Amino acid sequence: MVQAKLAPRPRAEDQTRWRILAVAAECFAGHGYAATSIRDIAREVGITVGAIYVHFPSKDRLLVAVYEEGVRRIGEAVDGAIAGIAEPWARLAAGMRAHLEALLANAGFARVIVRVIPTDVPEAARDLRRLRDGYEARFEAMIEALDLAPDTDRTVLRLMLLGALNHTQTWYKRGAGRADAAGLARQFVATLRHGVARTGSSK
Amino acid sequence: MVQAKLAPRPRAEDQTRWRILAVAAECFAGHGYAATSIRDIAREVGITVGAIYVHFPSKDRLLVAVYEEGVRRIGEAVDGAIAGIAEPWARLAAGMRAHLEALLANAGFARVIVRVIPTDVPEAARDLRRLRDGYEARFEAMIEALDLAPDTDRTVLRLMLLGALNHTQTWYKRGAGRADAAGLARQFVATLRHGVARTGSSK
DNA sequence: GTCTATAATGAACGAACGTTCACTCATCTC
DNA sequence: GAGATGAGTGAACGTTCGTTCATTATAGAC
Repeated sequence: MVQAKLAPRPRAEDQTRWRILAVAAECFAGHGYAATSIRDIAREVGITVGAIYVHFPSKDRLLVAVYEEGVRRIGEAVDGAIAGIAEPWARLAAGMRAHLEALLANAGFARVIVRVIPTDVPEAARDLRRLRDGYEARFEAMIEALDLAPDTDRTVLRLMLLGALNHTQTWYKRGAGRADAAGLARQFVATLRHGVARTGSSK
Repeated sequence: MVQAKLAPRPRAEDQTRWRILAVAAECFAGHGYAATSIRDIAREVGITVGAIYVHFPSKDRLLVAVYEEGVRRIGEAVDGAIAGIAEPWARLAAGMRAHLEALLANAGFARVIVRVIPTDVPEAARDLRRLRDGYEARFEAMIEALDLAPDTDRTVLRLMLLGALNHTQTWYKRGAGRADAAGLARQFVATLRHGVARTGSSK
């Protein structure tokens, strides 16, 4: 059928859509894509499986929608954190801190980006890759602005940095006496910048 | 199709068991635990599903067996690489290089340890956690021996290091013009040791 | 008061899942 | 040869998977 020429928006009742997205984000981030079933999500939301297909055409499109929202949220968090900071190292530190805070705040939308690898879902791999790259480009730019030793491979540095950041999800336990997101970001950036060797040790 | 029936088999070989383990390692490392079915493994090995249950009582015990072999292999690789090296930083560099080489050589046994998170499989989480910790203790010891700046949190350093190492599996493409495992390990350890900031920049 | 469009249900579809089991077959022991 | 052993088969088990669909409920538009 042809789309209604004048589609009135009587009730912005896509509240259900948002609840599905939020629950799906938690499930995908918590147990992975393959281990999460449509029925798991429906049960958690409190609707039937059919209702999910009213809002999303398939499981992998639902994942892409979750990914999009996750990238949007963490991207905005990082953008907001680095806005107005000019000094390159301070910018990077602020960006890393915002990334860590989003990840460790246990928000499914952020964690799903780290947890679900694009190649896990072949039907959606292209979209997931594009979304990930779009987000990570921020760190590429932040690293580009740094004044580095001449022989530094910036690509390796970026991947090393993201690896350290995203690995936190595997081991970090909130309130476990460890440093918080801000403290972690501070130590990460200090390490990358100056190293951890005792000053004066042989080069 | 069928093996030579007349060929004498003097010893009941557990060759099949090893083939199952190897194929399972590749599958679990490539697509994850939940996305790999017993039938996938059986098809790849060239046997029936029932034959797998002759050698392993369940899917999660098969995973544990793969994990054990993976930890044994990468552990021996690291032990061999650092044997005879006394200087702490050189030891760490050698260990990181061996870890990376095992990971990037595309060996399923090594990759599965990084890919499959213990909490993914509740029935086996305890065993997987124990095996992982046993392996990672090597890096804990190597880091303990380093002469570091007084305010350095060694735990955070270890997790940062492992994050950088294991994240390579996500992005590294063999022969893609990028540095090889040895080159990556060299840059990783140089970064951790002295940082990447241009010498003389403000502290 | 109809008409239309959409949200949601509940049951069903075929396929795939992990697991079990009676059975065949080759080998080894006596 | 008789019996035991253990690897491997092939079919089936009950369950869960992603997805579909006819139907009902609701609410603005005419």
